Amino acid sequence: MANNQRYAQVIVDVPTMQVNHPFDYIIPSQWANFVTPGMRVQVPFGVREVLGFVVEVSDESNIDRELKSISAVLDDEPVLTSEMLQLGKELATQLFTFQILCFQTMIPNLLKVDYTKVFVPLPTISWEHQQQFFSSQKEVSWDAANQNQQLATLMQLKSAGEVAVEYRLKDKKKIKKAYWIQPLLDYEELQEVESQLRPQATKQQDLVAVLMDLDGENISAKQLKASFNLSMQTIRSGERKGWLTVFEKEEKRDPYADLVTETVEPKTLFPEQQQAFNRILPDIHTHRHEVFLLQGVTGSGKTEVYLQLIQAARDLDKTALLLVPEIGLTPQMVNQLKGRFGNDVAVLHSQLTAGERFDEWRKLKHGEAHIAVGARSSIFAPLDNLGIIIIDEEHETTYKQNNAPRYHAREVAKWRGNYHQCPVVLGSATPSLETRARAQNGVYERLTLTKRTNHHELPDVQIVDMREEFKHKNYYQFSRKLRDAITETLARHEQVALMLNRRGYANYIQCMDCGHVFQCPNCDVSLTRHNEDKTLKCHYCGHTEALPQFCPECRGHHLQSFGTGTEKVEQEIMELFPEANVVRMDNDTTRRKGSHQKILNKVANHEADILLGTQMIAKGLDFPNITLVGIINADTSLYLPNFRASEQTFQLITQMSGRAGRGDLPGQVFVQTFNPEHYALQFAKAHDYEKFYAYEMRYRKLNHYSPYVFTIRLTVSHFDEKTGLRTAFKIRRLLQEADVPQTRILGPSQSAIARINNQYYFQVLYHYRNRHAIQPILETIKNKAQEWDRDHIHVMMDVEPMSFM
DNA sequence: AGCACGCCGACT
DNA sequence: GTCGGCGTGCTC
Repeated sequence: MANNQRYAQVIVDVPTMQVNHPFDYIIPSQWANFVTPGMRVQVPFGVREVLGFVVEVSDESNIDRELKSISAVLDDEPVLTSEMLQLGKELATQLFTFQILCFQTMIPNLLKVDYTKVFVPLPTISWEHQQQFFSSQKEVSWDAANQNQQLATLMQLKSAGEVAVEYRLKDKKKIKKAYWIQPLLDYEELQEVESQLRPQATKQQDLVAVLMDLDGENISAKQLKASFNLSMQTIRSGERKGWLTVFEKEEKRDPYADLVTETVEPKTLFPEQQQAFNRILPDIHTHRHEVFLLQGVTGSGKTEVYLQLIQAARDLDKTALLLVPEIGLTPQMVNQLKGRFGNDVAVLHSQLTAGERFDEWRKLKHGEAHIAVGARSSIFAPLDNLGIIIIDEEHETTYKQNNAPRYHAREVAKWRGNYHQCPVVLGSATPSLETRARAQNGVYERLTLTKRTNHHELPDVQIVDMREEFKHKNYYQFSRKLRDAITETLARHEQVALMLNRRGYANYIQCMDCGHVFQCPNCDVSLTRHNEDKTLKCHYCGHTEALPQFCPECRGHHLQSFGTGTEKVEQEIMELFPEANVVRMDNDTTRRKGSHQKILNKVANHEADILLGTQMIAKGLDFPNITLVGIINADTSLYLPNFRASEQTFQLITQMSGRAGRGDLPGQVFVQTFNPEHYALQFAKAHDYEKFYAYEMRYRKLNHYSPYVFTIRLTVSHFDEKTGLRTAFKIRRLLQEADVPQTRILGPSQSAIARINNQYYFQVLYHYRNRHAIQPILETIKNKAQEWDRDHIHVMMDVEPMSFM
């Protein structure tokens, strides 16, 4: 073999255990010096063609067989850096998933490919068949053949050797192009042209006038059309007459082009902020990786610290990465960043279109922007030379992805911080117990902000015992105290935010004659009543049916609704406070793009007096005129089947309380509950995170939960209940036989919702202390799972799960 | 994941 | 005798 032959090691786009390793390919000589690690390539794999990521190139191959060649190179530059290649490999191991899934997660969706199959004629094809299938086209797509009932015939022709199947993959990547105009004539020439135009040719006169104005500068056709009311036709005719040329120019979509921000100068830091800043700053200068917990009460000015740290990194020409829970909900954060750093900021979040996301990503990749801000997946932002990574609201569960690869952005942040040797800042008013405990042990350094920058007290939190309301025959969702408070607040022309953790109108409906409860046919849950569109909906699989008029079992007409959702509370508000304007914000009212902003604008402009919503309203809202916050039912999050239920309830109440009294007006908070004595509520009332932390840690220690032990959740699902359970027991036995010291096996147990979409779910929890000790047995199980998969038995492995549903 | 290869039941 | 069912194993 020629000794100048180059080889590529490629991870192929086939998410399965057996091929979760690099495959060797010959790099055709014309690309030998061009193909580099991180590029996407098309490679033959078996009989088909698939996408692959080059992870390495070399001068030799250890494969003892004839190698195939790369069929196409899809990129002119790597889409993944060597950092990402390394990270992807490690993540796959740690999370028990496939490298290809990790790589796919790191790049924008537009860089994924579509697969198609086509039939093409071979020279041997008969004249009749050529006419029948290929007279008007060079090829027939598989899908079209399938729809036209031609598939069987074409497959026969394939075996007869008359046609072949070709595998194609199509890049979804689309670079947006725009038309631009370049004037060709100078001022005198234009004057000449103008004098010879017919008086009726008004559009052309306009065009010439604009060209004179431009003084030789280029202008985009879009601007020309918009500002001077000229059509493309006029422009084209100008081109024909030789006044100008039209050319295409690559354009990056800018989703925030219309955003008007005032330039905001850095604020003077308060002593506590300055102290925290001073502690972190040297690490940026000296390339030191350290993790900081910035624990600051709501309103203590964490954001200003972030902004100045980012500035410090930029001053050293380093880049910065800021993660926020869900950016669509925190326009304030984007405004502040754009206000301070302008176009140096790229924003990445789920509400952007695929094209917009791709372009924001490219700005970072090409160094046109150096600051990335975004939700979870932005932790993979293509930034080099990172100077600082900040995770705001680090306790948020949205940082954990709940489908494969089930990574936690906080852990990825630490990995990248170590890679770049830069500080990582975890900010929160209510840190996760894991983070707070690590700060206790000295693994992280804890910095505290105890004072609010507006010097106001934290709002007064009252806990209302709803059992008393029941005793006094008050069957409304509003306690008398909360009702009075709302009345008074509205009278003062201030605003109210109410949170209820369940959408829809009623939780379930039951026939009062025979007791029948309307349930989802696919899942083991009751259907939720939605009055708005007069339906019953399953919130798990999406099943929808019309609101029934009578009971299907006994034909009875006495159907009663139980439980409360946002729709019902909205109705009660209209009944109790008829003069108030209500806006509702939940999954049902925010589904359309931009509807978030619309609702929030209504609140900001005081077109709404009461904002009612699910927990999505707890995050990041900053409306100075909201002085009253009500949590309608704090219990819904308290008794979830999750050992973090108390922690999450405490965080939610604290966060929601923080929405009250952001401005100069004092705030008050009402928490309605049937468990007024619960410690999570009591500590939230007292605004005492530290006491809650100490108390909760004792509970976790006693019950052997995180952060004292680590957890892996193994979930088995199958359409047959018995098979699912049997497999779950097999997993238990495998874990038992491995007999790793300092581990504990819980289950199998039925998942909180036993059946979703006709699949039965069982889970085994594996608690452990030593990560390396458990790796082999879990690898074994992963391989077994591959075999079980053939029988449609699915096994999910979730490292440090946040949800147990 | 796909796809081919290969070994057993009901049909021209 | 063959067509086609889907169990098994492989893909550089």
